[in-house]
Amino acid sequence: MIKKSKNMQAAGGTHKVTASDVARRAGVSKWTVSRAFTEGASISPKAREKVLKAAAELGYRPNLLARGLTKRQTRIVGLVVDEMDNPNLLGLLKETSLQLQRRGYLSMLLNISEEDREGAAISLADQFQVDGLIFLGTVLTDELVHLAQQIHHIPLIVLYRNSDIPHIQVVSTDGHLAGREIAEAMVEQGYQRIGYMAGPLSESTQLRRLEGFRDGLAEHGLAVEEIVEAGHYQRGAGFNALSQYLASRPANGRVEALFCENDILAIGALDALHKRGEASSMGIIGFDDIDLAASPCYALTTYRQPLERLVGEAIRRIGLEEEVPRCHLLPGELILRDSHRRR
Amino acid sequence: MIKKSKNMQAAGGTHKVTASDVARRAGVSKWTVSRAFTEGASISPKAREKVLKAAAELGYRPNLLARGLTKRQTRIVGLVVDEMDNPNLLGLLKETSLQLQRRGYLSMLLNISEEDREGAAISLADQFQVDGLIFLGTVLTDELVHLAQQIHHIPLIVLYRNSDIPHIQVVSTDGHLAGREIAEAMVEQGYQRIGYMAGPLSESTQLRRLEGFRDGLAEHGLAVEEIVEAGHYQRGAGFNALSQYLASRPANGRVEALFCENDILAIGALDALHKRGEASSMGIIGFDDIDLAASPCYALTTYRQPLERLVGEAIRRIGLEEEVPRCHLLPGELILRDSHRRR
DNA sequence: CCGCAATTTGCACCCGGTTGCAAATTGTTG
DNA sequence: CAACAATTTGCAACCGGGTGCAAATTGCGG
Repeated sequence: MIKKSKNMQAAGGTHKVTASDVARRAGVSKWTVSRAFTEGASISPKAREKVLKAAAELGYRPNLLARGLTKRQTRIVGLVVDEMDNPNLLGLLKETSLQLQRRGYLSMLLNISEEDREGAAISLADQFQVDGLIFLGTVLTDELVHLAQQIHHIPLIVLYRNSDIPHIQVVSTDGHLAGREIAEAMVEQGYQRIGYMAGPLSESTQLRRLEGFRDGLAEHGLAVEEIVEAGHYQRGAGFNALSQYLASRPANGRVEALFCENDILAIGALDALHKRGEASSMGIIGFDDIDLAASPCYALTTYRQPLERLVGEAIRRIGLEEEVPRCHLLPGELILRDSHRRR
Repeated sequence: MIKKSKNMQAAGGTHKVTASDVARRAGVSKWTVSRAFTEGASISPKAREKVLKAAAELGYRPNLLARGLTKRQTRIVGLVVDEMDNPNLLGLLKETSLQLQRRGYLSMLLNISEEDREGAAISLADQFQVDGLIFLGTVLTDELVHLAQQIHHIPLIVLYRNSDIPHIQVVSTDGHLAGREIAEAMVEQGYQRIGYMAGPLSESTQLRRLEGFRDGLAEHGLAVEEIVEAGHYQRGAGFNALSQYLASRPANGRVEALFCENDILAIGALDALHKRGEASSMGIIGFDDIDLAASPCYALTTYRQPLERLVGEAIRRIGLEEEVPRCHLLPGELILRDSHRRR
């Protein structure tokens, strides 16, 4: 198709086919070239065709930096990420980058972790005139919020989490509903003594789920009896936390079922039970439905968030002109496997 | 520190503090402002200080698009990724983006998967004048290579894989050595009948490992007796492939040990054994040492690649002027757990 | 065939920085 | 203090493409 690649080579090592080059070859002015590449610009079909042909022959591709400079929009979206230990994040990244590309956006990965306390990455992204920032399940620290406050001209969207910061939009799963459904599943198994395993900190996202969980249990006269704190969203953390819990209680002094804030913790918890040879002594439910949850080794009952729709909704808000509700909640789906069952 | 944020607001909704604004406030010309931000430019310390002060007060941050346009370098690196199902990729992404940021680079995520057959994403990245492309364990399809051929002016680096394409640099683990070490570990356990589980296609990266594995076995008069094909690098694929294998052979007609091309496959294989209640009937070794490999549920013996150093070496090649060897191989480390042992 | 409106096109200038060059300032030395 | 070298600084031009406006072209009814 692009058989004229010889031309491109001959033009000189550094490719620098500019709009003017195309214009010269097409016998028009460079402004006409610009119009040929602009959707809905006023240009005669004939001229456009000439330009497009010349462009193809020369292998012309517009310089996106220059375009971004004048148009004031780059079609780059910053994806802000922190804890890159959660395998669930990979699926999220994949879906987001894919949907972005599908709509002609490029994704810039911004890693907000330990060392980048001042949010240098986000600042850089802003200097690059990104068209929007999506926080992928990022924990919104105070510094982060403060930093974000200074960015007024582009949409800021938090995905997979809740937040009450005024000008930050939220697209997330309905945590309260999810918590209730999970409570229901446990009640159905006849558990009486029920616990909860928490991650790093009590954040509003998790609080809402926990609240829903409590409300669900309360409808049956039950309550959350124990909160096991894991500290981090890491398998090892879940493992340690539950191991310690098990070691410190007699078998009859423990909760019968445990709702873990996410699948990683849940799997850590199952590992802990497994190691003590008490794999079936406690009902476990996780959250996220990561790939591994389906492993027969775990058969983890969990709650799947509507990934695709969430991401779609988040992206929809990037180019948007009109006003939309600040917060968008979607229901998820309880995935029943074996780990929550009495065995 | 930035207490003059009121100014920024007052300056008008859309922040657009330009170099000229700073120049006016500092009482110099905009060119002096530019020099103040350029390392090693000829400017008097006094002037620089004035500019820096004015810049801080105004909250000035240079527009990176404009800078990129003239300097012909953006400090953006494209990270090309395909199969985003391999959890190992997350660690790779994390390490790479982190190290890039540490050196003042930004990462652009380029998802080369199903739909993006023509490599539109890579083309876009090129139009954005990225300073380099790093292929993170990407399978180099013909189209991809063809596309890459047209990009002559920036370094192209393949990480975690091998490749013989002339102007593509390679930074990878020494696969032959790894294969031999793994063979050694199996021989040590006294296995006689040994198999190999392959992923999607026989690529040079894997071939080199397999070759090393064969050579290692051959030193002890052994050979690879069976190749189980999984098709994809997915847990389910490994699970299915081994389930089918087990179902089609009598217990005494099977290999005693299996070297899997990666941990995901290995875990799928262990799942298959687990499901049939024959968890300890076959020695398994994986590759990559993903987090889950350490789970007591799997205790997978595996081979860890020197992630940090590999990434460091890859990045070093981005800004480099002088010529370096096209190919850089590093040794990894065999992680001995239980899954390869006779039990 | 003319007049007028609707397209189409060319042009100057802008986006926000950087670079080469020459003018202006500073410092040094005979 | 003049003469000359070393810095510093201002300026014009440019990176590559987009926008507003006016000129040029086209189409159409009278």
